[in-house]
Amino acid sequence: MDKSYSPENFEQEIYKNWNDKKYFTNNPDGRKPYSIVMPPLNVTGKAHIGHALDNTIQDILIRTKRMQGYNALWIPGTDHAAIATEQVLVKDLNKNGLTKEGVGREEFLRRGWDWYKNYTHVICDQLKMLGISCDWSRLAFTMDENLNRAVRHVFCEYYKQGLIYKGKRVVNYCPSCKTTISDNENVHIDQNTYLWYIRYPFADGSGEVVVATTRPETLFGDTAVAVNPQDERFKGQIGKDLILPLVGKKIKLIGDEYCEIGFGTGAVKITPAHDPNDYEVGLRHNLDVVNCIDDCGKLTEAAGKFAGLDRIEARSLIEKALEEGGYLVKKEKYKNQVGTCERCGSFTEPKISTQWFVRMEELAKPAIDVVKSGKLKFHPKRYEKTYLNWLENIQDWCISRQIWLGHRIPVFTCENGHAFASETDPVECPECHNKHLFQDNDVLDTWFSSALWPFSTLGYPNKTEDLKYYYPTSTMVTGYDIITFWVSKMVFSGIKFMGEIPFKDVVIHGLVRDIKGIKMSKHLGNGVDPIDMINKYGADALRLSLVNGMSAGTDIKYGEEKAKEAKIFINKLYNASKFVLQNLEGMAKQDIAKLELSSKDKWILFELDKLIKSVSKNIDKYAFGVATANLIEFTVSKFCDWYIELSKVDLYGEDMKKKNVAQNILYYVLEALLKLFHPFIPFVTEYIYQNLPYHEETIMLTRFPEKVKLKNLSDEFVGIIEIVKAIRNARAQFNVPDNKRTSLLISIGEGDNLVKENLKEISKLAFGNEIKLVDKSPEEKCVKVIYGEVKVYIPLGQIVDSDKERERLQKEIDSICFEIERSEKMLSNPGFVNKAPLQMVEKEKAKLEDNKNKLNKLKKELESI
RNA sequence: GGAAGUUUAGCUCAGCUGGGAGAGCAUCUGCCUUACAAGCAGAGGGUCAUAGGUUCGAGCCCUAUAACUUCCACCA
Repeated sequence: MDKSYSPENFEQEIYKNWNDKKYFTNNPDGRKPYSIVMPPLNVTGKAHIGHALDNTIQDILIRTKRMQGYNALWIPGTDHAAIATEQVLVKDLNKNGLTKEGVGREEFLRRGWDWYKNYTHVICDQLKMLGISCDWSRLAFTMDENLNRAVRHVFCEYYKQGLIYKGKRVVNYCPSCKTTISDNENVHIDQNTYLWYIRYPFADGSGEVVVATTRPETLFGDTAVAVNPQDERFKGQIGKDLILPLVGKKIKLIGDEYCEIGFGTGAVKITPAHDPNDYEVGLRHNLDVVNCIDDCGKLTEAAGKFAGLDRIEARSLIEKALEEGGYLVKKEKYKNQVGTCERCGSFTEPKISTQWFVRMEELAKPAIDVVKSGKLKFHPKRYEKTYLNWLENIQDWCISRQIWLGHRIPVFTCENGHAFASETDPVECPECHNKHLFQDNDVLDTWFSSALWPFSTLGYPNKTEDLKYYYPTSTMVTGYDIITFWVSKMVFSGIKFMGEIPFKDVVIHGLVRDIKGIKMSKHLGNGVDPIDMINKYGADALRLSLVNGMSAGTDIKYGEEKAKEAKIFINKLYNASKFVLQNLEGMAKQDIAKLELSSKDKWILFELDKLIKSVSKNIDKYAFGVATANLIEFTVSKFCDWYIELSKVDLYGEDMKKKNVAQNILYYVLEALLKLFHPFIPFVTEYIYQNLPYHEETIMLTRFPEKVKLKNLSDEFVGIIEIVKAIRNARAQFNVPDNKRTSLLISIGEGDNLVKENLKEISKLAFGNEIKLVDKSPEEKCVKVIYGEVKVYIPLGQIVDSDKERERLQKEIDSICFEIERSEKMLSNPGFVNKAPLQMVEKEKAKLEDNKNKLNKLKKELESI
């Protein structure tokens, strides 16, 4: 082993070996399956720290299950991220003086493919650095041939069953990306703006109606003004004509419940083309739909002389014109929320357009039921609410996007106007056999293909062995931010097309934020690059730092410090391992059941057994942060601080038999510890494991520890630890430096074999240079340490100051008196004695007895000074 | 507007079905002890956000309040 822990020296090599030996690959067999499909990675750009977290969690699960004997399959995959990629491609074209329309659809798609081919490996290579053990031979892509088939099949099924329809809707439209975006991609942000009060005069000159709006530019699309029919103020005026300012045409004052009495001026301008509510109102009143904003966000001819201006920029001009025309009543500051495009940040426009929709009501129902009945579980459970709340208020899903990259909608229309969906490219119309067919121009929302991910990656629509064996998958790991986007869609799709939920457990983790709790973003430059962390501290350190102390579903504040800390811990584990390996010379490896164990051996095995159980339990509960905290605690505070130090007594002693026991126990504990740690920090554990004198081909495929198969384990050794601590404490209080060793004189109670057996151990850890059993208090000046029946005298000569010693004992007496008082108060409370569980009362009584004993001894000591 | 979460040591957070407040970092003291100074030993530091309630007993359960965070939502 290298002298110091240098992950850069072995991580890559180990990964290559794992991959070459195909340890990650699995196929159906007789074992129990455990499967995960990786949330598809965007091919655009590089891995960010969120990917690192998401994949570390999945890897921990897969590695654990693999070691527990499951047939563990983890399918990796990438997503075509259509809108983002299309943007990149278009920019690229523009740079070269080309346009998307110029090169044509076919050429554009070819370029898309090239792009995917060139860049897929970038993010995959980065994830490989993280050590994740997914089956790369199964790497899937949402636009693979088979996935395309799945998408078309599903689309056609929906179509046949009438679940897909084409309809007019007001949708969110991004004038910059030039496509429809879903509600989820439409991010509302706070905005400081104004409320413009505009006067709409009656055509007959009998007055006016004032409306307030935040979007004066939509005035050109107004086709009515609405008031509430119950509103007294407008009694008798409904039905009258108003003059639309700046335009001069007549629009009607209508009555509609949508308009709330008491809100604003009581009247609302109705712009059916640019507001979803207004559109609904328009339908009810049979209003015209006038588009005044075009696909580029510019005002149309409906805006007269303002045509061609950007909608936002036109505002001030419109305001001016209104003022000049005497239409502007006032303008006041106003705070509201406005939709922006998640990808490019520009203001989105509600826009009436023809789109494809999936009817959600029928699909959502079973997806709600499986969660309500507990068949599908979220961890932590509270995210079920997010999921249910969304599905219960579901709107039809707009699945068409006005871009080119992606799955083109497989609906064809012939010259005679017959529309039909087809799984394969058709040659003629099935109805009239017309051969001039035209395919719909739009492509599907990327989530349409992602929704099928858990089964499309396993071979659907073919009925494959993989599907039969691995579906439903076991666990889905993802962030809370895409529960509604994605998880819900996989669930209803799985139920609909596989007749079965796509996974049993959904593990939700939080977002990784910067150390101040602010969302990491390119814009702010506060992101932590996982690859940077790997290069500086190693992949294991990055993994451990992400998971350690993590609590389920909560955001993580992350800074470089954490990776540093994790590396320091791993260094500790590395050094401890080095110590064990350096001291194995002459070991006769034996079954630990055949060894004559000392109390310290039984103790460390007792602790190890506890550890094994808690780690397994916590991994099962997806409480990874607790599992690593337990592992680290055991390693540092039990194994290193105590057992390794204790083992030196036997390793460097004369008794060869004892030495052999120590070697065997060190070896046994280390091996188990490496295996328990492996899912979390795979590289360093493999590296150390390969340096063990007895090892298999890889730690990856060894059995995960289940328990220490020994009876008679006991933690009575804790008594010795307490004595050592008490001695150290007393020394520190007298300012005895650690490099000053002393003799230790111990008097013990009758039949106390534990102390008798561990004299050397006590001496070694409590800075003794000799240790003797005595039966009475020695003559010389001593510091006295009392623990139960055991009294330890530390002859410190001059250093011992009687006053100080008295003070020290008095302090101890005081704290014990306080305890006694507390116990007595509790026990004299009839409520406690009668109502608390018997166990509790007994425990308190025993404590009281014990403390009274201690008090007596301490008092005697105090008197004897 | 609706919903969820958070509030515990100077900082970052644990705290399982209610039964004497924990870790890491930071601080202070002492130690280069033959795995590790990226270390070891010891110490200090908390009205568990506030106010009520339930209980023999509350960091944990209930109610209200405050601050912060996030998600959802079409309010002119």
